Amino acid sequence: MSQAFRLKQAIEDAVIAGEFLPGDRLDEASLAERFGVSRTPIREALLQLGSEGFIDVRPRRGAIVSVPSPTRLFEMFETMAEIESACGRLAARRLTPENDAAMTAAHQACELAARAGDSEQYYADNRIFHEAIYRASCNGFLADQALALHKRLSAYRRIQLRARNRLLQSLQEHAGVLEAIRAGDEQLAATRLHDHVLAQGERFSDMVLGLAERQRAAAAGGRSRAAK
Amino acid sequence: MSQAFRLKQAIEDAVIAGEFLPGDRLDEASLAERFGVSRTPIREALLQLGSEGFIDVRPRRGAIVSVPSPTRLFEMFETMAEIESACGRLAARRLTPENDAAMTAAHQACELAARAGDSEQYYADNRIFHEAIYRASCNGFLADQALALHKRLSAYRRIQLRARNRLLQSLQEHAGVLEAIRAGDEQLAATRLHDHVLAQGERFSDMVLGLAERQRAAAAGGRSRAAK
DNA sequence: TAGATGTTGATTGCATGCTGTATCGATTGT
DNA sequence: ACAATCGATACAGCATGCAATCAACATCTA
Repeated sequence: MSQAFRLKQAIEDAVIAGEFLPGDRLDEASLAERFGVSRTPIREALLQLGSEGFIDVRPRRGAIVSVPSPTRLFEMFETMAEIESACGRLAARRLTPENDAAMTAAHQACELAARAGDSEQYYADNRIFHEAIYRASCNGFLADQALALHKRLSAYRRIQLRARNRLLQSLQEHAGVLEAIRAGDEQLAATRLHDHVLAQGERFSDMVLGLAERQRAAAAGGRSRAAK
Repeated sequence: MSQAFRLKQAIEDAVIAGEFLPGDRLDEASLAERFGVSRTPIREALLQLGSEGFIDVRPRRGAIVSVPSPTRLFEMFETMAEIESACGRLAARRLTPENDAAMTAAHQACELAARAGDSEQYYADNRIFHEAIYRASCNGFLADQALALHKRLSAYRRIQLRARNRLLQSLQEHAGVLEAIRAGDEQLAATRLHDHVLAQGERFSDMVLGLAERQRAAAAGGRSRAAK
């Protein structure tokens, strides 16, 4: 496989894993040194990630992990809610035993993580659960689109799942969604998924302003670190 | 603005304009010569278009304008239907006088083109009408996603609008959508847009097999042209 | 004659070097 | 003392060159 493709995955994974935070600078030279390749494949990887919205490539000014405005972030969550709700509706209509099994297994994994209060584990299993719903729509393209957006929002979802009671509430919402899909109730599945996702977005509206505040503080205090 | 960005737009426009058809090879050297630049910015443009799904970049085998399988194509239309329907629902909920005016103007332009039987003009005005609906959702991110997918499907929409009575039927469906949005009827707007888009997809199911047939024939007969 | 294998040609993938621009700091003038 | 302008440095953008790989064609064998 080509270097650029591997690097794209590696950088994307690093962003999803929280190694690079929104606002962090991604300069070509340091990444090239870190991965032991020249600047060219790094550039190609960065440009692709830019097209997918993970990072902002500002002409002549380098790439940074994208920092959507609060408004934009809410729009992204609202869009996620619409897409997930479409997945849920189709899943309810077309559920197969295999997809049912996959969703159930993922839900049980979430339950274990939630009871243990392990938010990192829940974060991972939550993604598997949602991906199972996407696949259950029996529309591979829609599932790909949903997963891409899910990844883009993962940095923000992670922060938000830190609150412990949110874990249990999220789990309960998952159960409701699963129940509706199993019952073949398209409308209910769509509504519950919509609310489940949008709840995150709304819970976020509060948090975002605080985060933006911290970002600005970090930017002011972190100049020396970046300059070093 | 950077060369790569301009080239990306230029190549994308050429694909949308039908200058490059699905399956056509896009080799770096000829594009570099055509645009008078080196291969590097061409490569960067192609990789970005690949990330956006316009073209397939097969490792070590060059890029071609993507040729989705009939199944994939139907999935794309179904996804488009879901996303447009979400736009319509939000537009009905949030309609402003400015957005109303934009949609109405676009609809009237469509009407002129349809009555004249000018399918190329209708193709252009149709896109403006749909884009007006996306913007009317008052969700910039959702609108961007919708427009990106609309562009990806434009090659197929164009073929299908060639049938003359389809123009008038499409126009009538537009009128119904607009009416529902104006009335603030979210459910009706969503349903009508969903059906409007999916009708294209279904009308396509027939056509796709024939197209695939022609593609194969062209590939067999066109080898010499490609080799020349 | 048909199939398989080796070789050649063409094209992609990556590295490196140079140029132009943006940012940061210093110096000068008000 | 503060602001503005000029210069230096560092980094992105692009071109070019080389190496690796894939595809096509020809040749050889069964």
